Amino acid sequence: MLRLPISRLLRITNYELRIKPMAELAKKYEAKHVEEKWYAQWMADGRFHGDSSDGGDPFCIVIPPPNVTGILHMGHALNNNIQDILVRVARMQGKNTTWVPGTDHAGIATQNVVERALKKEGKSRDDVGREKFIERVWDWREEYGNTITNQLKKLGASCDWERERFTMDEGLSAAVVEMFCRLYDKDLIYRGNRIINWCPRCQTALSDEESEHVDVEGALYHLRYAVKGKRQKIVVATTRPETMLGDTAVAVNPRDERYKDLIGEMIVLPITNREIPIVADDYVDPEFGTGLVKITPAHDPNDFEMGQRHDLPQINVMTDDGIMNENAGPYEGMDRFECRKQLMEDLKAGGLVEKVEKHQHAVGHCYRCETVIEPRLSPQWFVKMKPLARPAIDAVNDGRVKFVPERWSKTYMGWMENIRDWCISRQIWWGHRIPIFYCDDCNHEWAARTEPEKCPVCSTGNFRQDEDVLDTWFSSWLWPFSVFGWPETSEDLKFYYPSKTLVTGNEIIFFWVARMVMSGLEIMDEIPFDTVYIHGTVRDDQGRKMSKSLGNSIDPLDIIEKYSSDALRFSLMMITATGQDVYISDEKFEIGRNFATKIWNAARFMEMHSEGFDVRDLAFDRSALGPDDQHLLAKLNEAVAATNDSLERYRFNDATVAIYDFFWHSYCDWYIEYAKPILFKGSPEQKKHTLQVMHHAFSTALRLLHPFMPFLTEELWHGMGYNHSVETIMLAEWPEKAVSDGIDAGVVKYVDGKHDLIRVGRILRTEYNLTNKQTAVFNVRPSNETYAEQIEADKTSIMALLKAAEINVDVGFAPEGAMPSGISTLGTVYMSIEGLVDVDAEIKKLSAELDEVVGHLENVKKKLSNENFTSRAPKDVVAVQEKRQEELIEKSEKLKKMIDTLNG
RNA sequence: GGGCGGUUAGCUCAGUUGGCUAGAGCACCUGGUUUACACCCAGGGGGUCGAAGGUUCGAGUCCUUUACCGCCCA
Repeated sequence: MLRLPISRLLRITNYELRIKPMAELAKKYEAKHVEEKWYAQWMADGRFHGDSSDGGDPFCIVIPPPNVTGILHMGHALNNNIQDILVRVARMQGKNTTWVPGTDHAGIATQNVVERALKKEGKSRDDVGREKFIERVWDWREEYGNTITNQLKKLGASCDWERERFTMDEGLSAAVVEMFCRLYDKDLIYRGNRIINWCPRCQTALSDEESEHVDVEGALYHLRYAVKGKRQKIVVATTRPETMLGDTAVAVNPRDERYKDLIGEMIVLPITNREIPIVADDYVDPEFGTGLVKITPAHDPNDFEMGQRHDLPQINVMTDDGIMNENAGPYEGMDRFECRKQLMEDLKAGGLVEKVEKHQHAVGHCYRCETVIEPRLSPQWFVKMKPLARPAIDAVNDGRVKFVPERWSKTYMGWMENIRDWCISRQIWWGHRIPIFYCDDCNHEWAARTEPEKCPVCSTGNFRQDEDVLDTWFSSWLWPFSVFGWPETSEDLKFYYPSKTLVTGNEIIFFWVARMVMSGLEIMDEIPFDTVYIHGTVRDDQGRKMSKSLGNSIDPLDIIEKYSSDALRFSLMMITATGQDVYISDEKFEIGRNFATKIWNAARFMEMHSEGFDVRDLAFDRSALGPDDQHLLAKLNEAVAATNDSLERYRFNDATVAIYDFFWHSYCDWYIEYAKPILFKGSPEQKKHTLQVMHHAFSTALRLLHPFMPFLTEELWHGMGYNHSVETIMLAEWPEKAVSDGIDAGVVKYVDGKHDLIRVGRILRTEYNLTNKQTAVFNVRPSNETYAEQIEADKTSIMALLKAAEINVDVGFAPEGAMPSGISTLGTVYMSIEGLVDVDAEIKKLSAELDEVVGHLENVKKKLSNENFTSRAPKDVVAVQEKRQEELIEKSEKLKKMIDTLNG
């Protein structure tokens, strides 16, 4: 029974394996108390920890480390909920499981937070200095850095907290340095003076991925430049006129007939009066603007490349904080947008503006502070990506790494195949400092894994370390192996790497997922995970992304407070279709809360009837299963199969629906109602048998539900006394196999029909406004003898569910006079009532039903008389239609007869 | 400009390889205080599946075109 590693077994036996009597369940489920209690208990018992020394089948997930500055939002809730489900299922399946948690130092974001705090004290980071500033950041982390991990605990995340890591901790920092040095030694890291995305507010370079393009309603400025030595003026179009101060050429397409003669001429720039050439370059699109473009090699990536081709000078016109510099002449000291305004006014005054058009274009914004990015020339460190990308492309192409949903592999491929070098240096202080050293005596530059004592070339101590730090993602991309101690080798690393599934949102496929595949293959020579599950984005109920500025975010902690963590988890899973964005509003979490209450009450019901019942003995006689027992167990089997199948395909919503339907409808609506007469008035033997079936089904379904609602299920596992065999439901056996012994498909089908018959009877009651207290007499005319026997044997049960005083079963039943009636799959149901039958209403109802049946029948007949259909459609499809035709004919004839009888 | 996703009941969404009489939750309407549950029970109304073509015996489900919404990349 216990298929567990020994060390965990020992932890279990630390408990007294005493048999607890069924605890008395409170009238109302107190989620808050229960959830706190169980999380603390699980932690105290070390339930979340996995260790390689226990051996077995490894199952590892690494968390996408949230920013230390972060607070839990719905996206995190969704993301971690999914991971927790996967991990909890694996754990119940007996796998050796670890879910490694941790946080990300989030360089720019965290630095911004601390800078803001300093600002309140009236200080800047320069005032305190680098060393003190970094101390401040660590202090900040000490104080607030656990916020988000504590919040994850409220969610019920079964993270292996003993393994918690931080991307700036010692081990991971060593991994970062090692990685840098290896790539540097392989010439895959280089320093280059190139156009990068510069954030003037954060005052640092950013990678291409960190520059978010936003469509902006801007303008296309048409400027007149004078051709030297001629009266002619040419017109160039630009979206950033202020960069003209740094223009070093004007370009035309060589095939553009209009400007053929101009190539080689010189232009005199307005304001600065610099002279620059007109060059020909294929890059220029003759259709754009006037077909003449200004070239500013220091402020635009395309211009930069053209500049290289034509050997043009590069003039940077701005300072680090986006202020015009000495190259901007009269505009020196002006903010870049201020300059744009003033410059345009000046040009207008000089008659140098042809026109200004409205123009929509994409403008890069800093992903941390939303400031407009300034593309600019700057010396930075880069990783050469093409060599790393090749194996990562293969890994997805040959299926070693699979995306779910599959379409995301296209996104991944598109990026990989057009990959550009990664700018990894950042001009901030909080992060891993670049391990490059420069000798001031001999100018030697080298990478070092540990703090050097002297220059390896000239042996002097006169050297300094590069001032920059690395992009935060340079530590994140090592996460799947660095968390296990790499570059040290460890048993855990060998055992748990590669991890199983990476669960994340689509927005970090480039930032993180793609880069992890590259680093994993480069360093470990193996993929870091075999499946990437991409979930949707959480939005508000109007489809807007949740954000603080919109004020539309729903705080998961509020939801937990209001509805419980289980409710949050279950609801979220039930409304989230695989890979689809999810729209939420407060009310949606009622689903989970109501479901939890429903289960709680079902448990209370069982408890009330279980006095003297021993839950250790659930070995009921499978040869003695009644129709309803068989039906319930068949439904349970279906739920088990559906849950397993859905989980395998990451269709969490399907899994929750299967479990929900089983509990609510099969178990509560039908079986409990069926069981009531037995439990209230049955013999001790009948009672025992029924309770055995109930507890068997309930405890199985509870286990299926556990990954989705961990707290409630644990509470009931104990409350119902199921912990006699396995102390915690977390380690109870995961239901995988359906047991069909003693279940007859024909009997199950009969019970489906019985439910239909009861439904028909209830409709009759409703139509004649019978109150619950009024009993009625029903006459059933079964469609065949088998049904007649089955119904006859099952009469008391049907009577109870129909609140019938009497049920007469008779294949030859014919009503004397008018009687309300309806047709079920088992046969026709008649209700005898005292007083007048509303004959007209009855005829109307039956006629409407007849119309419908005849309509369907015509459709079916049409199909079957179509030779193309009967000859081309698969046999079984035709057979279904033929059977349907029979049934519809039978039904329509019955209806006609019933109407005739009423017409008298 | 390229790519992807969405468009199905009043609302929010399911609908896997084309074969249903198109489903669920919420909302709505009608009944209901039997000892599990009103966070409940029983019943009911309500969509022809964005639009137009096409393939097919058969399309919400495949193809083409198109409209609108959203996202990603240029």
